[in-house]
Amino acid sequence: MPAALLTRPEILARLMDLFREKGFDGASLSDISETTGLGKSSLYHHFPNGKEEIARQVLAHLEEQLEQALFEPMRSRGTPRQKLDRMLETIDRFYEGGKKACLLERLCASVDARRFRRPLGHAFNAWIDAVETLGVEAGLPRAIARHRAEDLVVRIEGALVLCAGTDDTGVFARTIRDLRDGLLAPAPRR
Amino acid sequence: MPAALLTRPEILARLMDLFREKGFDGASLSDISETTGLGKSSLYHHFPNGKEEIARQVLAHLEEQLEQALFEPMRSRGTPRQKLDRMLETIDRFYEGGKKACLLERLCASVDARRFRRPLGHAFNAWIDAVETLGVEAGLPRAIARHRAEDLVVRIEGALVLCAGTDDTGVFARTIRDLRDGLLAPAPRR
DNA sequence: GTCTATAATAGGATAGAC
DNA sequence: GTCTATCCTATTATAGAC
Repeated sequence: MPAALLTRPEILARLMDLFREKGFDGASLSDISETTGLGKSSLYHHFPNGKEEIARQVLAHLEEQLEQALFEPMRSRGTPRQKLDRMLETIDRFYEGGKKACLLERLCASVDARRFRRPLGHAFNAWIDAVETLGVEAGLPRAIARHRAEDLVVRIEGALVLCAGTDDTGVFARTIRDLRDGLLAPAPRR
Repeated sequence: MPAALLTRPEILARLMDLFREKGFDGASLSDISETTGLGKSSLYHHFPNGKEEIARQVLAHLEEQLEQALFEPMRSRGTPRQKLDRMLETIDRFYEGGKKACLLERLCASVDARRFRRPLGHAFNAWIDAVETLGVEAGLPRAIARHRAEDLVVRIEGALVLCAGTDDTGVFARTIRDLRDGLLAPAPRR
């Protein structure tokens, strides 16, 4: 039974969930067909280059979401402290406290990761840039803000790996807490 | 041409390389056959349950290696500082400065990760335990040592993900440096 | 313990009707 | 735009000879 027709954003959202759950290599066209309610031929109508193009579009969709849900709020009103808290809450919700994987990481871990390297690098950098801006706004020297921003992304990704490997979401919660406490701390005197 | 016969440790080492490069889902039996020089039937002779058992044995082999190369030196002579430096050098070499992936992470990212969860959790915990012990030895309260040990593993794994995604090994180098400077720092007064 | 051969299935992708 | 039917290849796995 063909599911009620889905809008494009709904389709992309389901595909993102699928890739986050099964990874790129692990998600088959049959899975994709089932998740979206589209037959394989329909899939090739929407995504002429097959699975790789599907992943690319899902990745592009994620970047839009990041922009809306993560980066845009960083440019709105509020103290850096408030913005950081909001960002971490958004991240916590997005990963469901460490229970759901990161699409970027799942694509990094695919056999054809090299094919996605450009968009992956772009997405990671956009994220780091946004956090760096926040740090600068809070008065940190740019170099330190950059370094801490990179470290934030490193730790989120690492915590997700450990959550998956140990089945303990405590790691993620502790990591978020540490980041909340550490990111905007005054720069050490030199 | 059947390659010169390989010893069991050599076979496992090659398989580990293969899984680190292609992941569990991405490494096919053909890849495995080629890497080891063993025909498919021979593979099933050595690993009666196929691919899953291969991965399990590679994982067990890694745990042995960790014990020898990482944990055992932690119990030998030397100041905590020296031991930490040695551990980080070993890690840096093992991951080739961020260019090679982590087997644990690749298995976490496989479709059947749940099947490996027990050994994966065990391996991660052994690693964290070893670092925790080092911190305690350096005079840190156990809770803080544990927390920092967990954080070390989180950051190594996260840095490897970012290295793969951004093609920038600088992240890994910076992370190692931060860990070297931070792990044994005196506990903050409360 | 290794090989050749082959089974059985699932994979990605396409043709062409509607 | 979606469907059914199909293609070709790669996949995991096994049988049986040596």
